[in-house]
Amino acid sequence: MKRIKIKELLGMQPAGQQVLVQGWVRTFRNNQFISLNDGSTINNLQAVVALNSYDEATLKRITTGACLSVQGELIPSPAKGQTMELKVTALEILGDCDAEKYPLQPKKHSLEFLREIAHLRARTNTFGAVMRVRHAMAFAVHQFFNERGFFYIHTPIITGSDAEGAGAMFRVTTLDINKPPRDEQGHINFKDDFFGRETNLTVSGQLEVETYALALAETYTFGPTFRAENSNTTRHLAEFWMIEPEMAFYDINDNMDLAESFVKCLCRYALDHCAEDLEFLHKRAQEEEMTKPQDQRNELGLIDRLKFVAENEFQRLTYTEAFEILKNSTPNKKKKFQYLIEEWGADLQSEHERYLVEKHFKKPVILYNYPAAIKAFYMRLNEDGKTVAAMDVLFPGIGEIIGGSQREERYDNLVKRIQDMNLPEKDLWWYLDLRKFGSAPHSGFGLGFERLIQFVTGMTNIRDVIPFPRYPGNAEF
RNA sequence: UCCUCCUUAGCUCAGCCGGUUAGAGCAUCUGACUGUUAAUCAGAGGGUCCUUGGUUCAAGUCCAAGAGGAGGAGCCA
Repeated sequence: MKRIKIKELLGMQPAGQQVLVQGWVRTFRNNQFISLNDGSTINNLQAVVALNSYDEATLKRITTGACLSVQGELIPSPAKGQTMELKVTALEILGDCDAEKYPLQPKKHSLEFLREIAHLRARTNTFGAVMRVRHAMAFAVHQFFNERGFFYIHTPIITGSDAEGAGAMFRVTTLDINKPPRDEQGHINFKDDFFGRETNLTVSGQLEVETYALALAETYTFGPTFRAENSNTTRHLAEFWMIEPEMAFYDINDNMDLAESFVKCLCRYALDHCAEDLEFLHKRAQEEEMTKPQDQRNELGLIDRLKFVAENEFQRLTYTEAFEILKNSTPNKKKKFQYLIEEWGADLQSEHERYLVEKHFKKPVILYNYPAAIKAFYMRLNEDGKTVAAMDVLFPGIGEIIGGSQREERYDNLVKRIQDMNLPEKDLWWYLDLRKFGSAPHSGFGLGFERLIQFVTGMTNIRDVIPFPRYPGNAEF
């Protein structure tokens, strides 16, 4: 008999049909009622074993976490709590689960504890829901770009370029770290290394995907990214996934339009395709909120926040306009900001971004035209000579979710920026070639996939939206 | 990396001014019950009080260092 998924089964009319389901026991009540979950949905199936139809020894093996294969009749449930149930006619225990040793109990666990057993936390309602949503979002990303004629470019994970300036990198080497080959000066000789040069894990696929944007026009990359920064926050990982579209013939405004419709589509997709999981996560977040003081609670629940983003225009303003608002804001005048706003040109701190998003506008904000001095070398210099066509999308709760810009397509300008910022010009020869041969105005942005998942699921710690989080001091599993 | 807080049973936590044998709920085990919904009821077992050192007649409790965790900041996505 062919196995049927519980998600599919729960959509059927129970009429005594024979079905086979396989999954893991969540609870076993009264020696009769098995609550079974197979991962296809947050909902469990109640499988009922008739009294005295199995010997004591078998019933004792039906414990929380055990894996079962059950066959039986799908019938309407005579009791409240579920519309249908499975009247078991055949039961096989595929995998025992010693209740005395199994760390997951039929009760609420802290996320910190579950992080220590990341190999088992997938079996909880919360992580099941989060990872199903994560899958749906990954799928929606590809669908969004595919529908708009974008090409998915697989940029390299091992890179010989260390010029992105996006952060500290992880070295990739096959040299013996205890006795690496050295030259006359005593420096490590990377000519003897696997690639014949220094290599690292990528911190961004942007520079590489730009080369394809200047050939296929609309492109994107979506893959793992690595930062060796010693960041210990709820918003940073050493290994994370990033979505980076890059488009020829897009200026900064086209770029902002794309970014806004992109995140709106993703929120809409989650609402349309993950309703049950979102409902669970919404309730979960609400319970968590109740433990916080009133003034720190969200005004909107999870689902309303997603609807709000999907349905409302983002607020767009320049750095200079934001600077004026912040300078004249109450917290700045009353010196409540830890970093006071005084001089034009200073980078905005997260307290400032939060004020704009959560207090002043109360909606997602896109800031653009930042001072050149605080932004990356590849961002396009504006006519004023002091700002660049950069843009950041700021979200409530998680801060910067998207960072992007129109790229500098003018060869001379780009070389000057590289020199001013003391970057290794010769390593960027291929990047400069793009401006030498058939350059084109183009733009792009990067979206941290886990930060998106945080927003969509309402999970507050980024370590709980990726199966096996990597962060300083932690690479178990 | 910096600041603040935390570390006691499998989990979540209490433990007062330093003073007998270390406390609860849940989980587990045993028994009862049997249409239950994180079942219920009765009972039982379960402790390197994070580690090391110090103060003291006496340390889970005070002090120092270290390890681990959380939140915030910086860096950023």
